[in-house]
Amino acid sequence: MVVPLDEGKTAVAFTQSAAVASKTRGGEANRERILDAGLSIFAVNGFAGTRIDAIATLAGLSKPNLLYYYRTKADLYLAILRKILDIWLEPLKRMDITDDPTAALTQYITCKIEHARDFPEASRLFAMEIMRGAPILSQILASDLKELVDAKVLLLSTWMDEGRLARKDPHHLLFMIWATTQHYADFSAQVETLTGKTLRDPVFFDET
Amino acid sequence: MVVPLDEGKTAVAFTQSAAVASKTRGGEANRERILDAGLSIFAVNGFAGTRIDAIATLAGLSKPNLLYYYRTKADLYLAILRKILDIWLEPLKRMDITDDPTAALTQYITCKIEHARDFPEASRLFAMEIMRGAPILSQILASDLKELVDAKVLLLSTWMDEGRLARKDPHHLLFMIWATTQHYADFSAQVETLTGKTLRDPVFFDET
DNA sequence: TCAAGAATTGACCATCTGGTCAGAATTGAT
DNA sequence: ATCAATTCTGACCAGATGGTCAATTCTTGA
Repeated sequence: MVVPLDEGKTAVAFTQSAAVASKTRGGEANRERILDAGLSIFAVNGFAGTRIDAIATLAGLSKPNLLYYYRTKADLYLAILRKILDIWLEPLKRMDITDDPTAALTQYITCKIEHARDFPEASRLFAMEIMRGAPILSQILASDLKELVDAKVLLLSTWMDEGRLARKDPHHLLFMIWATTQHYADFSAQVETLTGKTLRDPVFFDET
Repeated sequence: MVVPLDEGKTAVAFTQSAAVASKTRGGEANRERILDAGLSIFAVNGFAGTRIDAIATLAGLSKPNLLYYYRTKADLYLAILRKILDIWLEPLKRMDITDDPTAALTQYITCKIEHARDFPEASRLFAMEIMRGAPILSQILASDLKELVDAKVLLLSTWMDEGRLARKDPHHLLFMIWATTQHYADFSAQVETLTGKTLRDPVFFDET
């Protein structure tokens, strides 16, 4: 009956495991595998369509064992979403007031697109969430990442105030970037011949 | 649900007689309501996440009664998807070899966008299907609408052969149009201030 | 070596949900 | 009115699924 260790908040470094965690080493490794397996399956079947059993199997664990790490299906889903958001938001931290708005956003979007290409599943899962009305997402944004997002939203607002960026709801701007990125991720294969032109759109959005 | 869905022409195939509609009139009306209710709920919760009971309630029927009209959940889902596709493909029928490729596609896309704005749910449901890998969709395309799609694909190919259109897999082209349209549908609200610029993209795709 | 906590599991359970069924209303034509 | 087809419903069921739990095995630190 030891209860679960509730997900470290900002565990961006999932690849850590240096010399630190010795006791929970096995556990941490399993958590990783569960997260990965969960992402793969959630991204295809959605939350409701996903059987917790399938994730366990893919991760090479038994269902009760998986539940040992994540108490509920929702918990797991939440953890996955949180991890993705964490990764996506990371490059956002680098944006500074001294930067050129257009350049900064372009770089962020570029970085974001690369992520989407490397981890299309994450991008897809996120898109699904947004499509559903993002109930879970808004919940996360309202808690953990509130500060970061708020800070960046403020930054965007400042730029807008200075007239260096078209006025627009900063939150929506972020959502649009994510959604658009997702769109390109899903169709990257088909758009191969247009790769050059694809880059036109980030610019298009920078104008916003 | 306000705007009329032209039932007349592309009338559902599963209904029998058209002349003696007096008897089944009540039934037809219910079918309509079920279809509408189903679209609303499926579009939000996806296939797996949707409870057949919820649809019945929204349609004002009992669950068994709904099952009376559509024997299974999958049947209902299929019917809805088929109806949407039917509507979407209708303007495609008007495309002719004598048309100017760019103009024709632009018009089709425009029409498509209007649909997406008027019925965002349909657009969303479709996007979900495509994201899942479109298992049901491909099934439909392989049967009912095969001829129509094939004909138009041939038309596109011809244009491509003549060099009047960039070479590309016609099927993918259609999918891209649908997906992109959906994207704009979902974010139409936020993009309001850019409405003018939005039209730039259809042109962008026409070049393809 | 050994106690203690961590990890893992098989057996179970409560619940939900798609779907069935027999029969009751309703409707339309004769 | 009456008969048959259509429409509708309450009760019910089988299977699946999220989640629990007691018990067992593995690790680790002393």
